[in-house]
Amino acid sequence: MTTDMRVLAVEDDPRIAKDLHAALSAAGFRVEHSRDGEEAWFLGDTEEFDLVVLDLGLPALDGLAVLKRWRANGRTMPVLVLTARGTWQERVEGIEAGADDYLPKPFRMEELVARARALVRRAGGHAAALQEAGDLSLDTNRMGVALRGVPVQVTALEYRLLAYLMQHRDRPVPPTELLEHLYGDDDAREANALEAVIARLRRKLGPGVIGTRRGFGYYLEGA
Amino acid sequence: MTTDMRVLAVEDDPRIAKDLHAALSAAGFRVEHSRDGEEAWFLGDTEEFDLVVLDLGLPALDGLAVLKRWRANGRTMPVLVLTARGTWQERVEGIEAGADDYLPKPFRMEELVARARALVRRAGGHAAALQEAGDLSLDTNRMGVALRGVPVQVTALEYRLLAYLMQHRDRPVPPTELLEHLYGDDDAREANALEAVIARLRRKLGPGVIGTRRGFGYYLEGA
DNA sequence: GGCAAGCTGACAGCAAGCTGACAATTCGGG
DNA sequence: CCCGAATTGTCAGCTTGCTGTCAGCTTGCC
Repeated sequence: MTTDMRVLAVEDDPRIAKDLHAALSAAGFRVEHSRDGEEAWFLGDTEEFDLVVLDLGLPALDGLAVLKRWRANGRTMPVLVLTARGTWQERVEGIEAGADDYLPKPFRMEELVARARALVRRAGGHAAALQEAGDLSLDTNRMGVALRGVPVQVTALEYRLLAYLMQHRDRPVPPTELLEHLYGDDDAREANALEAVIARLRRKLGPGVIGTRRGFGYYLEGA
Repeated sequence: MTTDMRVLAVEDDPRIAKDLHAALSAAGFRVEHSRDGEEAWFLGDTEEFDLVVLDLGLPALDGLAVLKRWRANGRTMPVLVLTARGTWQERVEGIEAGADDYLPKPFRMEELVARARALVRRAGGHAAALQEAGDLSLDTNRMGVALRGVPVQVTALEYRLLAYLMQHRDRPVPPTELLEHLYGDDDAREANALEAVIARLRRKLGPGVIGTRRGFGYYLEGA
């Protein structure tokens, strides 16, 4: 069974947390989220993560303390520390507590993702960023698609469609939204173009992968 | 720290250079110093270092350009980038150019040393000089290319292209990305220039070495 | 039954990519 | 500093295969 890249995002500000989740899952990570230090410590200590994104200002238990306790227990997963406090002492402290990288707020999500990827690449060897739903798996690094482990060849457009559905696998995606994502909304296309792509994909993937909910949109089955 | 770690410090401001030297050698590093980009590039390309501390604002050849040229040539030593320019684009750019860590000026020497140590610890040993993918092998030290052990003569540009593909052999590399790394994006080239280089390389290497995934990019086969 | 949403196979247009030739540029040697 | 050779960018024409459109069909829903 193939493994996802699991990342633990520890962040109490709901707005930032939401952005984190969006950016990281778009990058192919499976995101677990925790909003307080105690819970975060427990999760990080008992489960396996490929990366932790850790905010320092936390309720219940300070981020630095969490990190130190992990390291004291021999946990070695890469940790990317976020902090609003920008003093150099803090940074040194963070690094000496065992942080692998450091990002001062405010930051751009693009930068966070770039660093997260770099950390994971350095740490875990070249593990693939796999996203799964039912029998289908997407390798967002290789841009590859597989069905029950068997590679399936798809075109660039088809891939983008699958990736988008995967990213929003918790809900049916309306055709209008897909059209806008695949083509710019400036570029006017017959609505049928999308259906054609779906049809071709279904021919390649067989039944039971892409589902339709009439009036709502498309979704990946088994997610 | 009794180990004999060689670090290359690239910095043109004499005052900072002096501080760097003091702090790093106090921390147990053997420090080589270079004050201009050309020289730095040459040193980093021909000698073995365990770490490079690289300032971005340099005379003769910009720091980012130096870094890109190293990476394009397959040099993989850890690089810690220093910069006065603090915009997030710059940081992303730096990381994508292959930097392993980033430190905005002004900074404290304590912090630099902490990060330097962390980088070296993470990197562990020296990077391999020979990289392989399928029948193809690159000798990153003498910039040589061989196919099934038989040397093949390639030009500098062709070599940089191969080295880049080799460095990212786990995914198809889109033409836009290759163009940007081979030439600066400032220098506008016809998109066709890349295809010409690919064609010439394929003529030299034969089929089954450089593959194309239409809409995704180029890749090295058998990797 | 009727309507709207969605499906499908066929097909033509088109864009991505390839190639060979040639011109511009670079580079090393005298 | 100049010349010849190697390298590299540009162009035109070509191949390939992706993808939008169309016409006609099925399915679900009122």
